[in-house]
Amino acid sequence: MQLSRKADYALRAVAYISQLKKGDLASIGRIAKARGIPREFLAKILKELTRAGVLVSFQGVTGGYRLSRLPKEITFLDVIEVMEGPVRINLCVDDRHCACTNEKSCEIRPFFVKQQEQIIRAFKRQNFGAFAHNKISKLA
Amino acid sequence: MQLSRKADYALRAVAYISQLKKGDLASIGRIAKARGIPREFLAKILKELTRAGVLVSFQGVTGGYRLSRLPKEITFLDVIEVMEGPVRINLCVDDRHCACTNEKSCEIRPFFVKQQEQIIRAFKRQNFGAFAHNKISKLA
DNA sequence: TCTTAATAGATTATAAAAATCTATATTTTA
DNA sequence: TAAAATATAGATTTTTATAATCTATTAAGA
Repeated sequence: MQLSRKADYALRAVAYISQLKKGDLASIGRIAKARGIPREFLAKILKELTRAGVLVSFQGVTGGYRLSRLPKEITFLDVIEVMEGPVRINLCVDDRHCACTNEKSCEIRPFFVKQQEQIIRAFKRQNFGAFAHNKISKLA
Repeated sequence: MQLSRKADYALRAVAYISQLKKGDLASIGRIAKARGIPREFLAKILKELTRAGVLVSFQGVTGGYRLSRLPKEITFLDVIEVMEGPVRINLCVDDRHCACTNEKSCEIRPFFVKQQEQIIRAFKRQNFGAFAHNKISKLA
C-alpha cells in the first residue's frame, strides 16, 4: 500500500527539473546530490523517463536533462506510471486477477474500483506547474 | 502502491464471517475453501485478527470464528491496519523518513499527506454492515 | 584526444510478501 | 477416556519485488 521509492525519487527529480530556467539542463550528478538520491539508481530512473517521453536528454560534457513539455503538462500519474506501470490499488481490481467475477455479489471489488478511480484522478490532477522556476525560489 | 494479498484475504474472510447468522461460527477450513484462500495462510491471518480483537475464536470440534462486535462497527481500516500496520501511502509522509522537512518547501510531501488522509477516511467509512447476513443472500 | 556527460542492460543485494511447517492446546463426542 | 476436529504459537522456507550497483559503450564539448 505504499508508493515505491523509485517512483518517489522520480517525482522529486522531475520536480527539480521543473524548476530549471528555460533552456537549462540538470545532470544526474547534480540532481542526485541535491535531492539525496543514489546516483546510479537515479541514472536508471531518468533513462526510463526519457525513453517514455517525459524528459529529453543531451549527452556530452554539457549534457543533462530537461522536461519534454511544460511542467503543467506533466502529471504525477505520468511519472508514477512510467515507474510502476498502471496504478492498481488491489490485485482484484484487475479483471485477470479477480477471483470474484463469477460470484453474484463480490464484497470487496467495487469498493477498490472506486478508490482506485479516486487516486488516479488525484494523480492526474497534480502536475508540475506548481514547481516551475518562477513559482518556487532557489534550487539547492 | 498495492494492498497486500494478506490484507485482501483478511477483508474477504471478515466479510464472510459477517454473513453468518447470529451465534454461528465459521472454521478456517470452511472459509478457506469458500473463498479460495490458502488454508495455512488464512490460519495465520485469523489468528492475528483474533489477537487484535476483531474476531473471537473458539477451539475444539465445534470451534471457529465470529466477529467481536457488530459488522457495522468493524471498518476496512480496522482490518487493513491489523494486517499491514498504519497506512502509509508514501514513505515521506512519516516524519521519521521525511528527507525534506528541513527544506523550505518540499514539493512532494504535502500532496501525499492529503491523499493519505483521503484514503484513510475512505477505509474508515467502509464497514462490514453492508455484508451482514440479512443484506446479502447465501453463503458459499 | 581527454573529460564529462548519458545509454544500455545485466547483475547483485536486500527486503517484503506469501506460504508452509511443526508442534501444542482445547473441546466435543463416540 | 480416546479419537477427531478445531484453534494457537511461532519458526521456517519460498518466492517475488524492490533497491541498488556494475560494466561497458556512446556522444559531445573543451
